[in-house]
Amino acid sequence: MVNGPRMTKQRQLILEELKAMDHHPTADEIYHRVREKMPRISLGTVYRNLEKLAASGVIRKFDYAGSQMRFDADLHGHHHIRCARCGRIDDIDGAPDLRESDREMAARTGYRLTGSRIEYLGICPACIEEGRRAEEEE
Amino acid sequence: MVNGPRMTKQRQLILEELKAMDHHPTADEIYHRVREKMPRISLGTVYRNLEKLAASGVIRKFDYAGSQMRFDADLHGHHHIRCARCGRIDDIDGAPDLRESDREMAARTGYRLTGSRIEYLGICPACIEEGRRAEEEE
DNA sequence: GTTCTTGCAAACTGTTTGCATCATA
DNA sequence: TATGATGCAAACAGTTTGCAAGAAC
Repeated sequence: MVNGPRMTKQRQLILEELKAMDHHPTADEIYHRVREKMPRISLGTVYRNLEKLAASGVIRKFDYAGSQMRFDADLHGHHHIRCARCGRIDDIDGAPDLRESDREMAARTGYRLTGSRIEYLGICPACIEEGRRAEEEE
Repeated sequence: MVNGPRMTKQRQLILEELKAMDHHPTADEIYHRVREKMPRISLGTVYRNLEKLAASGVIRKFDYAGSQMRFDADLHGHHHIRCARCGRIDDIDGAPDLRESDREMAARTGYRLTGSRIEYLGICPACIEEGRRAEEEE
């Protein structure tokens, strides 16, 4: 007999911390934050839980942007903006609606379309500021 | 005194093979293709050359889509469609123009925008076909 | 008490790098 | 013939996995 997933302290804490973050962290970022409250947790546990939470639809996992996975507790559809310098990813609202173009692209390519997303790429305010400071020091 | 980059047989062949491919391959795919014509080439050489070619602007390297880098010999700006099942990436034309929205998003977020791209996600014709065949076998 | 989950460490994958040798300009 | 590039192997980073011990249900 197969039982459902269990809500362990680890899983709960990981979810909580992810929800409290205002950007889309990597597994490692989550690991370090969670470890402040639960020092003996392992990185493997963090990965396993993020995977489980994503599989059950509680969080979202996405794989654009560099080589690292990013995680997101906010399920409503939205697009992202990414900093090319530090890799930070933020939400962005008000991007163009792609539903019309989705239909057109499906017809054009023969793909069965499951979705589309816009990624804006740039330098975030913190990195702009840091670049300015570095210049002044020269 | 520093000299420029050299056009070696390896570099030439890698570029040629990349140009001949109709989708956007991973480094490993390129490696295997090139190795058919130059069996002693190493994967490290492929990576180094792709890096050099991208740095000099001859090809383009992009990092969305799963964990692997993808390469592209076609420099004109365009968007991509990716197969969620096999990871294949193809070009796509006729996607909406984002220049207007780029300006708006830059103003809204404080980022200095360097670009934006649309990624369409779906199942490619080959994988649809394969799925159909697997179903029939049951 | 069953079985899902944990911590730990080892394995794995994609990518980068150090080094002696080779080859291009 | 100076120096950039190669092949090879080892190192690296992010992620996954096997296993014995622990905790949820």
